[in-house]
Amino acid sequence: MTTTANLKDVAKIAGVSVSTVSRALNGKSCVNEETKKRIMDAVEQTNYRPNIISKSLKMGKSNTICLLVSTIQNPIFAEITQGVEDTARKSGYIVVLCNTDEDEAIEREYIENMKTRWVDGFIICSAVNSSQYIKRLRGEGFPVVMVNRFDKEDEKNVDTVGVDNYQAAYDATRYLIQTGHRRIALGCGSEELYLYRERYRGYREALEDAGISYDDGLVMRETYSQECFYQLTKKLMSAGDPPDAIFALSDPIAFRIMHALHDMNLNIPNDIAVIGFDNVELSSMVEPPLTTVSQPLYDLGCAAAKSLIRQIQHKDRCGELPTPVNSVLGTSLILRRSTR
Amino acid sequence: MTTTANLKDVAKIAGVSVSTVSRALNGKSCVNEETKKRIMDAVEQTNYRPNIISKSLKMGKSNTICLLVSTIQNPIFAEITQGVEDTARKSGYIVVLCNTDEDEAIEREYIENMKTRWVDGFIICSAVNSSQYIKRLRGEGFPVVMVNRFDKEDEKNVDTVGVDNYQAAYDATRYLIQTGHRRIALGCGSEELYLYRERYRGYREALEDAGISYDDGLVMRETYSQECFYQLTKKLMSAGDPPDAIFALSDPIAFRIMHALHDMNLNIPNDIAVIGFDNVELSSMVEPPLTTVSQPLYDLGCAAAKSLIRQIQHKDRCGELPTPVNSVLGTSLILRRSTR
DNA sequence: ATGAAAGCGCTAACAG
DNA sequence: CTGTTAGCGCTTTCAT
Repeated sequence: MTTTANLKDVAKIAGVSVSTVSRALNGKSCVNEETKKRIMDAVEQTNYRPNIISKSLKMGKSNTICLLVSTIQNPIFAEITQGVEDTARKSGYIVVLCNTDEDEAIEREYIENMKTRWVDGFIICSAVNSSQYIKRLRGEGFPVVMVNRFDKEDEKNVDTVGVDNYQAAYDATRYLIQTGHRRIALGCGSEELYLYRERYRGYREALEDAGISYDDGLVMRETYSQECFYQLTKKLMSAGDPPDAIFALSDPIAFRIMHALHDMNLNIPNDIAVIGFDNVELSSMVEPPLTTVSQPLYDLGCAAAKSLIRQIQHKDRCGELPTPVNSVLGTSLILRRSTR
Repeated sequence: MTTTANLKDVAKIAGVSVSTVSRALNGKSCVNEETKKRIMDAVEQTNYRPNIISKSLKMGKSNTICLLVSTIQNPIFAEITQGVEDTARKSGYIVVLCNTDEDEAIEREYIENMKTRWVDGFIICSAVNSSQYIKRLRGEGFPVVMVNRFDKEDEKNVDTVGVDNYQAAYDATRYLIQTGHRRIALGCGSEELYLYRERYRGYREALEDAGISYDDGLVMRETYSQECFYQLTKKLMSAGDPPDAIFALSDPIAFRIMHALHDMNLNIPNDIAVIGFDNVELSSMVEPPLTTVSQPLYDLGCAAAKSLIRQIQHKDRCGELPTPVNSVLGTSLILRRSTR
């Protein structure tokens, strides 16, 4: 490797001291225009690039943020990630991607590892049962923001960015009721997650407010992987008194349900309506295009990054973290052909 | 921030010197079992964690690799990324994710930035016209591996991991011909990319070998974004003498084409067959499930990471990069209901 | 087996 | 405006 030039090399060539070069390059304090030019020439000549590692060591700051997702293959996290990364890049931060695969052990291992690398903060949308752990992380002085996946109590402890899952699910369910559906099934995500419990609650309350009695037999719960929604749907649809609509609590769940429905030769929306949640890119392209609750995923990512950077800057200035802020972004129901 | 303990703190408590602590922790040279125990106690007591930044500075090695993709929202890159990350994590590396958005300027900015952070190597699957640039990157001593997106000439210069795009496309086209199709349209990706040129060539040669004359009017080329395949398909299908099959050179392209076909009330595969390329997760779930060329995307990612780590280790040992290796992984045609 | 000391490349007082 | 100096936390000769 052609060993890269350092400040000392530049200083020697420019005939000044390293500190002058450092000052000239960082532009904090003033440097004579004349010498500055000589320095710039030397920089050019040596093809000097600052060594960020040593800078990080000196400054106690790495301009790096850590993003934890359960899996980047889930388009929901991919879109959030894009928002995080765009925003981070524009502010001079790079992002380390950590897939935890829903595994608490991997999540913790990653966090511990990243702590030793002096990352400036964490954006977490992988947490399953980590409230206490993450609270402690902030207690150690690390800026943290949780996106989408967080419990009610996390809102007191750290920055959060999300949507009103209860209201969005309530509205989606009410829409189905208003368009004449009475037996509305639910494709329910893991109830370990607060966000799914909230959506579930929205569904139940919309039913109740419309005077429709809740039927637990209409609720499909994934047991192992999402793959089983295919089976669950087939079973539900072939039992007596099948539903006339299904509310899937995420688009990926909706895709699996639609797959089963197609395989049973059922027509969507004539035999059964389907509504999703997320509005990932593909939901407009499947057949029929999916009616779904639109979450501003990219914007959630941007908001999370901004939130984190705000905390980092506050900490740089004041030495301590600002009080937590909880952001709630808006959702909307996108009507397409999977409902009538 | 509760200021973290360092080697010196541990040394003081254990009543030894920093170098002894360092040795005890790294286990390279021998340390008395007795003192080692005292040190471990002190580590426990102070909750010591090594500072990787300073270690990186000292060692000239950051245990970090840089992954460049055009956009993580493309499921193809998401799956490759998962493979890269899993493999990297298991070997103690972390990965910095860089979305270049097909923008050469961003790509270069990222690479220059990452060079200053002493990343140990680059995995690149974003490159459009960067052969010379990337060759130089390796020339500067950086381990590089290109995945999927690379030119023929790159194979001489850097490690590559990919599939035999020509043969896979040839086989897919031949399959369509063998099942009775004669007017086979093409949904062609950007011809700036070698991989698409290769697939295109496979299509043409399969046609030629079957005695079917090539018709340029059957080739849909995206002009700006992939979105326009929707329009292109509608136009092609409503013109005189429409095709009886379409070979989409990527699954995302296939999804857009199928969307248009559905909107025209055409039945797949009865009115027209569709075949894709990639076998992303969703291709089995769309309606009808998509016949497609399966690329081992996750494995490509794993192979790329292994290839890079091999280079890094070789360089650590011998001081220079090993000669480039070009890996070709196998593909297979997955038959589903979008073809007869 | 252990300690002292040099130094990775950079920034930031402190003097001048 | 500029140079000297002291580290950031760690590894690694070189002595002992």
